[in-house]
Amino acid sequence: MVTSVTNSINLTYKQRQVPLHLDISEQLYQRIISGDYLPGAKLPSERELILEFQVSRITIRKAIANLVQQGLAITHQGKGVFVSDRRKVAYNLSDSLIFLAEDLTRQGIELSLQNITFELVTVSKEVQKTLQLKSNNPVAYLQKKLLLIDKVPGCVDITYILPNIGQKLATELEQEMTFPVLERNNFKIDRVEAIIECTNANLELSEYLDVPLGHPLLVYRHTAYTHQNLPLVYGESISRGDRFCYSVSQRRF
Amino acid sequence: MVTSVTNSINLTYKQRQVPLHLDISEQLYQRIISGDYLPGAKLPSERELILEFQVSRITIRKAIANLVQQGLAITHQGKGVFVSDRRKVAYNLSDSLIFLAEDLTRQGIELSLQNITFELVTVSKEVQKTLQLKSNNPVAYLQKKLLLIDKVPGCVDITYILPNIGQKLATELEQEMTFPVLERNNFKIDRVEAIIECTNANLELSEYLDVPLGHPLLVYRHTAYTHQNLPLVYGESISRGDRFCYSVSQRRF
DNA sequence: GTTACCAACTTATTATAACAAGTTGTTAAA
DNA sequence: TTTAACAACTTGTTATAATAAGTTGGTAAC
Repeated sequence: MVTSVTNSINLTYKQRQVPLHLDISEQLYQRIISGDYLPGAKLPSERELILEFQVSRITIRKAIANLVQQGLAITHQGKGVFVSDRRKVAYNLSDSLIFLAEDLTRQGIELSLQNITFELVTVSKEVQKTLQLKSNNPVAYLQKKLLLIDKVPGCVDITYILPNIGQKLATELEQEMTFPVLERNNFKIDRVEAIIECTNANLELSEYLDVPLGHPLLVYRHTAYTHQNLPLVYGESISRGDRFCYSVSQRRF
Repeated sequence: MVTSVTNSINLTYKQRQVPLHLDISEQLYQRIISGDYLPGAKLPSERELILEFQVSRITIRKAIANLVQQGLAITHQGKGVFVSDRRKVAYNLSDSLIFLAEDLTRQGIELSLQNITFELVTVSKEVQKTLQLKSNNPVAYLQKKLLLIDKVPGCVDITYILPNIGQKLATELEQEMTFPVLERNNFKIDRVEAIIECTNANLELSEYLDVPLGHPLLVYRHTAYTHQNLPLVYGESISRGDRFCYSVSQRRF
């Protein structure tokens, strides 16, 4: 099933059946996977790879692009191409999200928060339905915040909060995570329904998270309900897919 | 924060501050998001875009690559570039995975299974520890199967099964999903611990799933335990990130 | 010693050009 | 009528070339 990829630089595309750039990126892939090039190490420069493989610059650049797309390398203009670190931090969904920050601190991870926006907005039909807002006046507080993990942007959080709650807790919400603030102010959450999915960074997200356009992202889209089954908040946590993952536990299977 | 991207084709890179390809891909992005180009619709050909934007082919191709990386378009050699369908199918983790197939059928989705390999193998240190296998004889059944959703490859499942179970249930396991087979044969599962993460397709996965190299994938890496807290199976379900998502529910928050 | 500048590296952008290869409809031969 | 070949489209591969822009270390001026 897997196309055989071997060193066949001195054949034509026709004879090879595999593009040169793929042939080369697979060779570099093996060097990375085998540990020949370790995480953080610098790959040979374009100029050096051109000499090694005897191909044009455009081919080498396509080969490098293949590695970047597989999440194995990152490029830095003026510096070089580096093997990426493939370790990830886990968000634990088995416990309450109230203790997410403490959970990460316990793992030796420094979490800080940067408020981007906090304002009353007219929401989309989608959000209005989810938060069960009056359709003649569909407003809610929209908060966008940036989560810095060890001082590096790692997650953009977009949260819609019921108007009365948002107004009352504005000061606290702008400085802390949503769930601990709600808990402390006696807005008890009974249930969280969520979707976990993949996306790719558009221009806005790529700038907030300081990643290239199209970088893989992990989205946690959730709605939190009270014991009376009323929605309190709806939001999306959009994390760098190369740095984070979710841990879930299913009991009484 | 967001770099302003406007029509500025007739300026130099220096004056523009934004690459031409990004300027163009953002204009096409807006046409897609606004619904001007609907899912499934064909984008103008490279030739037409070259005429419209008055730039070289390499720039148009980079602009299209930007859209593809954002998951908004797919290319077909000989046919054209098409707006992708962004709807997703949800795997429900709130219920038992025993009923996953039935759950999907209820949503009108046809699920079929194609066995790739089923064999006794010596496992890695990682798997040996997870399945608590004897370190002097770390063997288990390794099954790779392809899940077809509406006849299209959507998920590669890699499962390691305890030797005694794998041998006894070989025939059934090769034709059905793992969890229903275990349940029916009285290997009761009490608990599943899992990690959900993002990856990008390497060459092997891209060929199984018929997606381009680096395509975003969603990984569900799980270990299933009995009531006696003994591991039964360990596996990874690797799905197309553009087609699938996970639904989770957290109670007694 | 400190600063400013510059040379030499790095990757990024963009153009032109030629050929390969997949798709589709038309046209000509059987 | 069916089939085969081809023309005209599509995207994919690869080379060469020039300029832009980020990084780093050395060198000369202060």
